[in-house]
Amino acid sequence: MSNNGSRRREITVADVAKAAQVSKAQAARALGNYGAVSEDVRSRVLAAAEELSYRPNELARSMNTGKSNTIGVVVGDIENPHFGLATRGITDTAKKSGYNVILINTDEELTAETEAVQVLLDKRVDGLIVAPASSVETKHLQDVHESGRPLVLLDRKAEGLDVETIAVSMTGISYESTRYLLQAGHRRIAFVSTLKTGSPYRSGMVLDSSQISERLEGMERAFSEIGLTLPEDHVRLNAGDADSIRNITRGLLLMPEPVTAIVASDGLIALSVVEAIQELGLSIPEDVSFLMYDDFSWTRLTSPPLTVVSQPVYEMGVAAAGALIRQIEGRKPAANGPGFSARLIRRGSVAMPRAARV
Amino acid sequence: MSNNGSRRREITVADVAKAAQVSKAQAARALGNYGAVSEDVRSRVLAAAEELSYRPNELARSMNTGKSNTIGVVVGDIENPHFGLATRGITDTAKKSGYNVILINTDEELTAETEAVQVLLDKRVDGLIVAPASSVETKHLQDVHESGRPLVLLDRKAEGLDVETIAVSMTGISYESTRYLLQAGHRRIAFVSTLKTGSPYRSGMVLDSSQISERLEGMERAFSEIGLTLPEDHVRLNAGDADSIRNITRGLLLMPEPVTAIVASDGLIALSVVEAIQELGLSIPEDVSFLMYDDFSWTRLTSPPLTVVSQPVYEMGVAAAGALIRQIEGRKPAANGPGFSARLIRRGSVAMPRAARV
DNA sequence: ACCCCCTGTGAGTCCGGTCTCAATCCTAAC
DNA sequence: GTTAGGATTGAGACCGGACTCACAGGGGGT
Repeated sequence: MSNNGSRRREITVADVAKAAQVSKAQAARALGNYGAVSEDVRSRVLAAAEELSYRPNELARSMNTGKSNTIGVVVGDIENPHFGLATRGITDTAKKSGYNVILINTDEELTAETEAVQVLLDKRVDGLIVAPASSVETKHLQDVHESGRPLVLLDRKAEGLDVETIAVSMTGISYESTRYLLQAGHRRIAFVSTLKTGSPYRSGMVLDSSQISERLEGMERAFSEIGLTLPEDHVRLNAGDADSIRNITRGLLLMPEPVTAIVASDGLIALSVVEAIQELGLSIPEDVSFLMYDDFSWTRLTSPPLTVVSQPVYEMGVAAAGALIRQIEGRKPAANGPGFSARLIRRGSVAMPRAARV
Repeated sequence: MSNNGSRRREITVADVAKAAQVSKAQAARALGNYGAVSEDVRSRVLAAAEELSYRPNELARSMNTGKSNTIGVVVGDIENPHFGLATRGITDTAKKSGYNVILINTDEELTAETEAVQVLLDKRVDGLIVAPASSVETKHLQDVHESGRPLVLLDRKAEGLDVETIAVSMTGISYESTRYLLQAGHRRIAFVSTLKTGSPYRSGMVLDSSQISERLEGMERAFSEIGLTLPEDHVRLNAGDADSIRNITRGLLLMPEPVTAIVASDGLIALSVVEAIQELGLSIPEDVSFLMYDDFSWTRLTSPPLTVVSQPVYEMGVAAAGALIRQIEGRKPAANGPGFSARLIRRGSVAMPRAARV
């Protein structure tokens, strides 16, 4: 109760000034380390501040410097290790430069994202890092950009928005991994993603996610290269919760001409797909080959260990934060580095399909 | 370039007021929805605000309401799925009540934690949720508490700090799972944790983490109940990065009298332990039994699926945020619910030790 | 016709810092 | 002994809202 006395008011510069017997202006200067202050005054002020355990009110400071030293991060879902790791890269980098991070989840909902961006702007963050839910609906991001607030996109590009974007180009790696599957003898290859769409996949349809578009483009290229086409029916979007993923997986494996390989678009999907495969009593890779995006540690623990497309997620987080801070501080963007690229890591989950083995 | 004109200043109430031809006070009232405002004025102000796309400056608002609608969350590492999930619970709940979350990682470093708490206080967050790195060094938390800022601890208790704490009691579940291992015939059971200590484990030593203390207490109780003691050498703390965990695991399994079961303190450790076991060419559970804390999805995917202690992590995040917001809003703490408890989920990674099977 | 009270309204203060500006000091150079 | 010029210093404006206060109208009661 020593601190009581009916809700103690926070200590302000004025209090410190009074205690040090100087003007508020002088106290502020000594505390803020700017302007000219005599050694005598400085030490008295600092002593008083110490004594009163004064702490500046960052809100007030932000208000008239116009800098909040805070950046906003808007992602689909931190629970998803992909974003967890990226966020770690962002916060580590931000902290190094003295920035804090406000984190908002959108569940990949456009309205949530729009609102999140608005809230962050209202809080006067110095800049934003957004993993856009849609690469097509980008008006809210356009607004941010036009307002002059620094903005960096993560993971996905936004159509027609000339904003610094940290993402790996997916076309190449998707082409490469599809070719890998085709060469192993697979022809019926499925792709499963959570991406929400109004209708089932049609080749050439406009997709909300540049990542997914690119992956499909890569797959189609690999198919067409050997004179085949990727059956639209093998591309399954709208894979939502664990149950729906399970159903999709069963569907793919129980149809008249079952797929012989499944590509999972992210770690969360992978989990449910593999589980569903196991439930069906099928084994990887004898009965179905499997390939997934993102190289999480647990993929090395299954038997067989899973073949994955590894992305430098942490590093991308670092890069996004770095780029944003550079923008905020008005420095030139770094000489556009080599860009990030993904790698196919061949472990044990891809083999020849049964049929091909005779 | 339409937005140019040398860095456009943000629109303020004053601007809106001028456009609507009313006083700043009236505009503020109409916008803030307080006080008395005639219908005429209200509509003119709202129209002007819309026209200018006015957005209130939350910083300014916070400054004189004393509320920032922001809560600070301080965790060891969001990359760790345990915290990822808890954070999700927190942000979901916070959002529902109109709060935002500032997230800071500490890497379980006390100095980082102290600084994090300070920064958040400086930013005038309305309250804090902290997963304390130490249950013993709690001065900085004590300070927060005494300053009157709402504070809720997550996952770990803090000694002598009378603060609302959301954590599962570990003693019971640890006792239960140890007994399970003992009954299976194991006597040489190892416990591996990242907890940093100055010296190797000695029974009865004071540990920084209440979670770990409790778990060891439970283990020791189970041992003593059948007239045995838990060998201190089987408790391995300071398991840091993947390499060090690998070495520890090798050590435990290659010593003259190797352990027959290993308990991993969290998911990150589990990953490296299992990997090390596989590298040694040993199999679970034939050669070593394995048990871990936290029930992540991937634990069902390994062969055999892993036996785990499942904790309601997401729900605890929800509860922590709920409790904090209740404190912030000055409402009575919820009738202290049943508390959270962990469950032992027996899957396939525990079996009789080789010797006992003869 | 007079008074009271309630609704509307604008001027101005305050939150807690930063920063401008003019006044005061002090010291070295003339 | 002056004086120019830099170092110090305090008063006060300002950031952008929230909120207090005094005051103007207008309707109802008597």
